[in-house]
Amino acid sequence: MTDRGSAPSRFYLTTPIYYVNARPHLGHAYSTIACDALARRKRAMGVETWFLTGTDEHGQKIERSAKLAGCSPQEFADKISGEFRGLWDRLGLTYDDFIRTTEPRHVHRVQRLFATLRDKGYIYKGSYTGQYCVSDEAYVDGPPGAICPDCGRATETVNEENYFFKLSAFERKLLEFYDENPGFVEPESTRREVISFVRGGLKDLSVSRTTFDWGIPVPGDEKHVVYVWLDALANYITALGYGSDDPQDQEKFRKFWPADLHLIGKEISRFHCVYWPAFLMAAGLPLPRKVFANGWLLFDQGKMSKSRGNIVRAETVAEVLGADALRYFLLREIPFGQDGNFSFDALVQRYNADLANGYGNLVSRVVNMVHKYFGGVMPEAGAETQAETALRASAGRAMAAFGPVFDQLNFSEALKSLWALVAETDGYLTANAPWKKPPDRSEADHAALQARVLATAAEAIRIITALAYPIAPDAAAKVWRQLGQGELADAAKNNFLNHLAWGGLKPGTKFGEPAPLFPRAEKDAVERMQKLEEENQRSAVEAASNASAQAAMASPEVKAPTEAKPAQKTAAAAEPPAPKFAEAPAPKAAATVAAAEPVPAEATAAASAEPQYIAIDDLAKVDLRVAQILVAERIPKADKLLRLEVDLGYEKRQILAGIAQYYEPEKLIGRKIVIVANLAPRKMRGLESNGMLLAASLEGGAPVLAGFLEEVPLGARLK
RNA sequence: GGCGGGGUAGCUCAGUUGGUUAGAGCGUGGGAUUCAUAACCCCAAGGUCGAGAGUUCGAUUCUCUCCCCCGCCA
Repeated sequence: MTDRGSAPSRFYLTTPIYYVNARPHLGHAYSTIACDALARRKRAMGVETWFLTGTDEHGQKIERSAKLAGCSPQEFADKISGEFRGLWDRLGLTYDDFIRTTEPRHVHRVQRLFATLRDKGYIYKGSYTGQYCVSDEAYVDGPPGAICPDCGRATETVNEENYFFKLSAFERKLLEFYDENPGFVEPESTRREVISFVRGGLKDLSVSRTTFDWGIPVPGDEKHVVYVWLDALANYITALGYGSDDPQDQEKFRKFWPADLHLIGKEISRFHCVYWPAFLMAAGLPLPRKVFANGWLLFDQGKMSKSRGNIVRAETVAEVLGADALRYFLLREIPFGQDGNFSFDALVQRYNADLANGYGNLVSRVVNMVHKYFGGVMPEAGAETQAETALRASAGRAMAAFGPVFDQLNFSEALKSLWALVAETDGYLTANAPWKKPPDRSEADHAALQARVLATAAEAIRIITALAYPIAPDAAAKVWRQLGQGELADAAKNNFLNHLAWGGLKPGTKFGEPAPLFPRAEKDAVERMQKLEEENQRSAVEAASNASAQAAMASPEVKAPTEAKPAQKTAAAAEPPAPKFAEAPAPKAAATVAAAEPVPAEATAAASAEPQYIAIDDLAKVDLRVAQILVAERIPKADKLLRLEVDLGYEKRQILAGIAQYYEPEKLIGRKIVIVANLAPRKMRGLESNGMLLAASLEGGAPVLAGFLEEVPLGARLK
């Protein structure tokens, strides 16, 4: 295995490439910001760093979304990819390269990778018949008509001639690799899951598709396109130059591969920790040093995702509180690797406590006093007392501890301990009170104290600022100027973090003007952010009614928030199964039967923009479920309402129904009915109704409850 | 259903190789103060450490059972 050796002089890190089916939101920003912080620190330490991000743009889902939006897949991808890139630029993220899987450089190099794997005998041709979920681009086990277990949508029957990757050949090698490289997958919980998955047995993996065109053609057999995950994962090497004939590209690839860190979301760990290493092993390439699976950003109890409709945009936070505030919050509040809650309240609270009242105020009071008492010139500290020795020692400990903890991606812990130094410096100032001269202290003594205390505090601030730079680069740059240190960007280029030591702030340095870093957020900050999000949603809805390209991208996908098991996988996280045969089969005639079900009418229906139609997405917003009545009883003083308790299989709930005049409660118990499971809760007669049952409404007659002739499981969704 | 992770103050979390009064930050209440962004500093209140049983002189920490949440797989 080729290896760059252990020299830490280079660092290659990547974010996932984001699927252009959704607009960028805070969840995407989270992982990209984490990488940016890491990249900034590495660079400021003189490590030659390559930070890659990009967009994943192929697949049937994009093809269909584009059709729905009335544009070509390329136009569709261009637009969304541009939004990602634009957001990263607005947030000031310092990626070195932004790869798009539709770029020629990527396409050619993926083809070369595919050909290599085929030439080495790891890809063979077979066929697959079975169910396919278009939404997830995944094969699904089950009979024709089976429901996709991930998204609950109907699957289509396909019979495809496919290329298969011999994943089964790597089971043992992968397990050995995990064993020998315990740091390969982190955190530990993800590592365990990955190992247990591989131990469960690996089946060969379908790595081509013939049912749609929007992908990279398989070299030499162009009616196939390369499976989106093989396509997508390869970005980590194609972006560097793998498969290029250009010597410069080849040099870059040699220089930076293998990656030091793939930062991913935990829902795609299988692809990065199983398939990707297997592909690389098959291709004879070295494996990345670490895959770190980050947790989810939860908002309103659920993973932030387009399909759940609980998105917060990074722009909103950046606009109201600034990009640094967003960066600091995400990296400080949430232990990296775990799921974390995002809320505007928590954001504003932490912003005020840590950034405004803490760091910002500390800088302000010290810089102001240096101006007030020393004309803005850094004083000479003079001889240390115990207090200075203690603070200097704390700063030394902070400098020593911060790096290792940060490099383990334990950002929250690193920041927590750094902010302890902020608090200590604040306490030091207060204890020594350079603004107050006791009557029994001589003028000379007081002047000496002022000089000593302010010089010491200013130096502590310089250390804190340098360490905080990767997380709050804008604020750090401002403080750098206020401390008379010039441009922080220049310092970063000169590896200033490598030379960080107490005493760098020299006496006589002319300070800059004090200026607020993090103005305190007033109570209306939360409302402002909420309002921005509401406005954004409203404009998305308006756009949707125009059936424009905008609409297709912004409209919520499906899934109701009350769904029993919210789909947690991203669209791109789905997986094709192994072929349904033991050995490589005799190639059947490539009887590529199209979907047994007709192609859903969504594309045509929505594109035609007939006002009397609704799009299938609109229908899908209604979560219809089979439920069984457990309890039915009259409500005192309500002659029309019955109180029902129904079992949805995954939960029980109370529903009020206006059928008391037509049904005897006791006769309803045990009946299976259909309810709207995601109707907003509503109180009637002091009781909350969580849903609505469906019944045929007859003019002037009794309603008739909807039911089934066949047996149906509780909770089954009607579509 | 199998496997894994988790349930500790109002919130976010740390911790206990079993041992006197279980910690931090934020939030809350009080005090002090005015250099500073009504910030800083000090003090206080607040937890039957998910439930039950067992082992032990002693369990929040070990064992078992159960409940709840989450994930992976089927």
